[in-house]
Amino acid sequence: MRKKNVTIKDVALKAGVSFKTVSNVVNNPSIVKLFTRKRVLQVIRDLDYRPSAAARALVTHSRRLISLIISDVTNPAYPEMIEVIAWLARQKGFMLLLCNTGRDPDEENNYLDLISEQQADGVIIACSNIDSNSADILTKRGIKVVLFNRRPFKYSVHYVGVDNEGGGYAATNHLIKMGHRHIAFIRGAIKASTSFEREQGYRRALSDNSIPVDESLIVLGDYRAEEVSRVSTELLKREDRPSAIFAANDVMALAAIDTANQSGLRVPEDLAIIGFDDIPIASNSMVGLSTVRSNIRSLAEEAAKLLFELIENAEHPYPIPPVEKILPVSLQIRRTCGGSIYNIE
Amino acid sequence: MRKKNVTIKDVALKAGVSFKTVSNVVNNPSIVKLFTRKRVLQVIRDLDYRPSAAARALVTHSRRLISLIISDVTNPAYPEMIEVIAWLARQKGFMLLLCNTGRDPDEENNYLDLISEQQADGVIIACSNIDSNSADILTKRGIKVVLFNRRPFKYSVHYVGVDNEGGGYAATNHLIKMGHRHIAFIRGAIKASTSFEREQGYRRALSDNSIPVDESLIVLGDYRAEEVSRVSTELLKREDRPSAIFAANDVMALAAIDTANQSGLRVPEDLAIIGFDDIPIASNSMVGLSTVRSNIRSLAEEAAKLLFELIENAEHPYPIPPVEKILPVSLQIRRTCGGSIYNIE
DNA sequence: CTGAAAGCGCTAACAC
DNA sequence: GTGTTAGCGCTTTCAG
Repeated sequence: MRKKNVTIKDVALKAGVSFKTVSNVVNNPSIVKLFTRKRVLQVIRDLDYRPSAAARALVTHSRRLISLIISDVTNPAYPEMIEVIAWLARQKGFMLLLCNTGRDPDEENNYLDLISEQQADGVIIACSNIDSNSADILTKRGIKVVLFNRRPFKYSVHYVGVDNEGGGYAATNHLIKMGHRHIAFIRGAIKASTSFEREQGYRRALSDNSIPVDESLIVLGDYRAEEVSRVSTELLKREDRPSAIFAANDVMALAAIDTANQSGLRVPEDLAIIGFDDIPIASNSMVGLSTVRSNIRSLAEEAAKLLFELIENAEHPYPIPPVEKILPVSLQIRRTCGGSIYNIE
Repeated sequence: MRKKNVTIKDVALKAGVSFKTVSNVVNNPSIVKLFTRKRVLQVIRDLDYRPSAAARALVTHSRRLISLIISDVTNPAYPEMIEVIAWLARQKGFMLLLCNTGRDPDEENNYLDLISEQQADGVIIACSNIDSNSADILTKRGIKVVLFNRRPFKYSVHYVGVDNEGGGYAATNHLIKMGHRHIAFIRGAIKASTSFEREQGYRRALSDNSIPVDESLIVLGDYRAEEVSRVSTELLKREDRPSAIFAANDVMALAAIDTANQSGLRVPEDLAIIGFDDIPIASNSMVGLSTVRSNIRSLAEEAAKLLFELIENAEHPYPIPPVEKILPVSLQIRRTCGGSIYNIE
C-alpha cells in the first residue's frame, strides 16, 4: 500500500497553528514569530515533513527542475559537464533531469514533450541539429533554453560554446607545420554544428597553406567507433593514404588509432593523429593523445550560470537579448601527432 | 512575462466538450467516441496542449520520475549504466533525475530530501555506504529503492550487484598463477562495500595459496587519482616493492600505471596490474588493461527492471520480499598483467 | 503576525 | 458516453 505522506495540515494540527503559518515557516521564516517558528520546525522534524514539490509547482509554476539534453552520455567528454551542471543546480535547490537522445531525433522530440509535461524551468541542449527548432518549442512554453556548443543555423537563442573553428584551424595547422600535406578529417554527425565548424577550421588551415582540399580525405565517422573503424580502414588502405588525421572528437581519434594499430601502422611514426575535446584519458601516459582542449568545465559553468540567470529573471518585462559566449580552445600536443611536447594557447 | 500554459479547460472549451472528456481522451482513449476523440485530439495538437505532470502527480501520487544516485559521474564505469537506465525509463514514460554525490555523505542526504520533495516513484542507489540508511528513509516515504552494487551491512532492501568477492579472487589468483607473491591491493573508499568485497576475494586468494597477507600492501586509493598517485608512489619506492597490483577499480588501476610509468617502471614487465570494471577504454589497443569485467549494462538493466516492477506493483497488498541478484564477473586478461592473452569466464 | 478562502490543473468517483 | 462535483497539497490574496 502506498504510504500517505504527511502534509502541511498534519504539521499545522500537531503544532496547533493554521497551515498558513507552517507554509510561512517553510518559505518565509523571518515573518513568523521566533517562538512559533521553533515549535513548527520541531514538529516538521518530528513528523519528517517534506513539502510536496508537485503541489507547490502547481501554484508557483516552477518545478525547481532543470534538464540537460545530451546526445550520448557514454562520450567521455560529457561526464564532467554533467558533474558541473548538477552541482550548480543543487546549489540552487534544483534537480537535474537527464535526457540522453542516443543521437536519435525522435528521442529528442519525445524528451521535449516530457520536459514540457514536467514543466522544467530550464533546459541546456547539447545536441541540437543544424536544422533543429527544439529551442523554439521550449521557449514557446516559457521554458528557458541555453544551447551548448551546438546550434542551428537559424537561431536567436542563448548560446555557450567553444571556438570550434579556431580549434580545427589550430589542429590542422599544427599538422601542416609538422610537414604533413595529406591530412584526413574524420567528421562527426552530418548535422552537428560542432563538427561542421571544426571542418571549416580544417579547410581554412589547408587553404592558408595553399594545400588544395582533397574531398575524398574528408570522411564521416558519425561519432561512432564502428563507423570510424570502417572509414579509417578504407582510408589507410589507400595507395596515397594520409600521413595524418584530424578527428572531430577524441573518441573518434581513439577509434582511429585502434584501427591503425590493428592495420599494423604505428602512431605517430606512420600516422599522426589529433583529436578534439581533451577527454580525461587523453592525458594518460599510455594514451598521450594530442588534441584540442575545450575546457568543458568552464563551458558547463557558463551555461548553467546563464540558465539560472534566465530562470531567475523570468518575470523581467522584456527578455534578455540572446547571449553568445564563445570560449577559447588550446592545442594540447602529446604523443600521437609526433614531434616535440609543447602546448599552444 | 511567464507564458500562461494551455490547460485542459482551454482544450475542452475549444473542442466544445467538458474537460473530463479531454482527460479521458488523454488517459483512456478507448472509452471516448471516435468522432469526439478525433476532434479533441485535433484541438490538442492545434493548441499544443501538454498535461501538467505536477497537477497529475498531485492527484495520482505518481510523478513518473525515477532517480539515480551515483557517487561520481566522471567514473567511466557509470555512463553505460546511466544510458541503460535512462533508456528503460523513457520506454515507460519516466524521466530520470540524476544525483551526483561526489562521495559526500552530506550531498547524499541533501539529495534524499530533494528526491522526497519531488516525490520520485523510485530510486536506484549506486553509492550507499556500509552504514547508510538511505534506503530506509526513502522506503518510509513510499519510494521504491533498489541498491546497485553497493550495500550496507544491515539491509533488507532489493539489491542488484556483481560477484565482487569472486572477481577479487579471480584477479588475485591469476596474478599468483603468473608467479607473483608480492601483490598489493589498492582499495576504494573505506565505506564502499564493493571495495570491501573485492578485498575479501583478494584475501581469500592469498590464503588459498598459502601466501600470508602483508597488511602494508593494502593501501587506500579512495577512488581518487591523486590519492592513488600518492600511495602508489610510496608503494613503488619500497625496497620490497610489490611485483603486481590489484586495484579495486579501473580508474585507480590507470592512475597506478601512470605513476609507475612516471617512476620509470614498465608495465607489465616491472609491474603487473589488474583493475576491476572493464571500462570502455580498457580494451583500447593503447591501453590493454587487464581487468575483471562486470557487465554493467546487464546489471543496470536488472536494476531498472526490478525497480519498475516494484513501482508497478506498488498497490500490491504485501511487499515483494527483498530480491538479491548477483551477476557473475569474468576475467579479461590483456596487456597490463603480462602473460598470454586468454579470458576466463 | 496569523487565519480563512480561493484556486493552481488535473483525476476519480459518481451522476446524467 | 459524457458532464458534475470533490479534492490532491500547496501558495496567494485579503481580513483580522
